[in-house]
Amino acid sequence: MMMKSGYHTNSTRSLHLYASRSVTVSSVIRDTVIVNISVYRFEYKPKKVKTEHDKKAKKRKHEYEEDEEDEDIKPKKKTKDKKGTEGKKSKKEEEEKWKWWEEERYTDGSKWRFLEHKGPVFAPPYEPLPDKVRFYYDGKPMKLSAPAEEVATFFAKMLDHEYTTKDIFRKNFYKDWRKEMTSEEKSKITDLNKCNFSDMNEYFKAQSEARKQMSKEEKLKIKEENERLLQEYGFCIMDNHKERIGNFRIEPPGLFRGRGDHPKMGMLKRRIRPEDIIINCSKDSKHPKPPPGTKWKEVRHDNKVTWLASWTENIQGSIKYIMLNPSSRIKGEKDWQKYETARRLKKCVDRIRAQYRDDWKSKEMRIRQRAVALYFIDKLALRAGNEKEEGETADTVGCCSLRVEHIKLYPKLDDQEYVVEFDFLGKDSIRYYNKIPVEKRLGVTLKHKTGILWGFMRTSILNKHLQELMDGLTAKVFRTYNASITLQQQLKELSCSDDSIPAKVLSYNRANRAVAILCNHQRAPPKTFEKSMQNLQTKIDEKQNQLSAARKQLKAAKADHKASHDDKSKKAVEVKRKAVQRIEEQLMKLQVQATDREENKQIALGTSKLNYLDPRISVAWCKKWAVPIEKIYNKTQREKFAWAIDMAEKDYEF
DNA sequence: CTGCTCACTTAGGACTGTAATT
DNA sequence: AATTACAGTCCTAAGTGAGCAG
Repeated sequence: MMMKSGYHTNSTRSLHLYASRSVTVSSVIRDTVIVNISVYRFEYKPKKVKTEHDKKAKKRKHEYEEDEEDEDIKPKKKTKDKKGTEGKKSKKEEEEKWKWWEEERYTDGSKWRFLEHKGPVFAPPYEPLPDKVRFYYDGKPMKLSAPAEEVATFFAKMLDHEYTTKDIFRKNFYKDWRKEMTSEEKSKITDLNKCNFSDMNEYFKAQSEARKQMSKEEKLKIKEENERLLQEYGFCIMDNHKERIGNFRIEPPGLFRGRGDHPKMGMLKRRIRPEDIIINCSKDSKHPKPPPGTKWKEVRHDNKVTWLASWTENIQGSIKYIMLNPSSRIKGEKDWQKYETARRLKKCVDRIRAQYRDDWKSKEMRIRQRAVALYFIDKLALRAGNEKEEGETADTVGCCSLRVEHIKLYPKLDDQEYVVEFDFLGKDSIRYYNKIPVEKRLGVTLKHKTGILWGFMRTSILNKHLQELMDGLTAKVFRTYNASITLQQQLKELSCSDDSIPAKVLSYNRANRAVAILCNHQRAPPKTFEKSMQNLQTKIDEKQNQLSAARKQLKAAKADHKASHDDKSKKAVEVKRKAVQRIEEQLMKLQVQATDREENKQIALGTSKLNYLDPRISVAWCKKWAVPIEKIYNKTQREKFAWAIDMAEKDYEF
């Protein structure tokens, strides 16, 4: 049960960790993916018509029902819980057990028939600072007007962050801050460098300290208040079912901090008022009430969308939404559908791969470029790379927006011919660095490029082409497909039946890790990483000492037994042997833990687990190897993947 | 086409509560 | 009892891609 050296075999990616948050991923041989004919136990049936299932729903208004013909066709009625004794089950419990995946879906593009909710929870109003907390301008205390003071506090709270020293941040903040000042303040305050927020900063630090020091009762009270808020605003009724809302709190005002080198960092994110909010609910529901003395911007009844409320944010001018939790039917169906699309890609990926390889030779430049882009998306799991407005966001790219400076072609590197080196910032300004050897044919194609990388490539062009290759195929489907298929392959390769449960879980994590590396899901090494690694090492050392001590004792006992040959000494040998074995096991467990943690230093597993890996693969693996599902998914994840946990058997194949 | 709006998924990091440790 | 470490949750930014008007 030693860790399999197989993790770094040539069938997986080898991984080198470098400083400065970049992970080098070297060559993957995934070109020979075998497409099996899989058994689809649960075929996705997008053609079925969703109908109202519950009598109660019928009693509700029938506004959208003209387009429903066959109300009574439903394969499975709601699974009745065990009758009799449990008849009095609470509503809540009943809801938790609702198996939406056994019901029909809407096919007319509508997302719901009935939607009722209480609207969002607004950020608490601004509380002016006590008079003793001073702001100083040019060394002199100055009382600010409430609006100017509020914005100043946003800055004061961030004083410890490095970005308050950044030019762009300061410039943006100062510009927006001035807008909140009275004319008097404007004329007085003319230089941000003369502003002293440190007293305010101290005050907030003291406040958060005080919060930590609160008594049990006080903390409990806050907890109860939060719970009450959750119960009141955190749920909605959608088509007869109580569903959890994902984000029912409106984002509070503050200073915008984009990721990476963002041109808008430091700008004021303004406070959202009821007048900014559009409410979406069904006509026949009890409409949410705006806070006393206020109005909603609009109340609409659009059942072609899934959101409950929306507002326009002032930094990018984009729309933000309040939507349901991932455990909800509406999110779950979509998620399930996503994996079914990826499974359809599995069936025709060979054909598509053959075609794009062929297209590398095309006389037409646009065909060649398209084919190369698609190859990168497929092989490297790059994102599509939509165009973005310059100066509005950080300069990041994906496949189609890659520029010449992001790749380098080495006709010969070390002992390999045609190596392409990628180095660019992707989503969230996470660096992607990778070198791959490419086939000669492709190397030659790339070699002829000068200046602009793609010229004609656009995600829209690529996606249009993909649509023709397979219904529902877009660039991101490749990421989903490659992630899931990689997990499945890795699990097959790494799992070993006589491994202990922890060793199996390590194998799972390694399979998960292979995917995270493929998708370039990185994280900042935890602040306490070095220290916690050291602590673990200390434990290992101690265990090792224990072990050698135990071994010595065993040896002594053996010698003793050899000399005396009596029963008593024989027993002693057995006892010592057991002890050695136990310590060996403990040591192994610690070592496994250390390996897992070290390998995970800059890799984030969560993102792929949550968004790219067909949960049925994991569920099936757990069943096959008798690993409790709790070892793989925490409570939230089990809620999100309830459909998969319920339907996947141990022989499920992606 | 092209640009723009809208809806929705995907993403990393901050925050928090709790369990483990001292 | 206090402190620390870590997992889980929350937060919201940053993507993808469809659809529409011109």
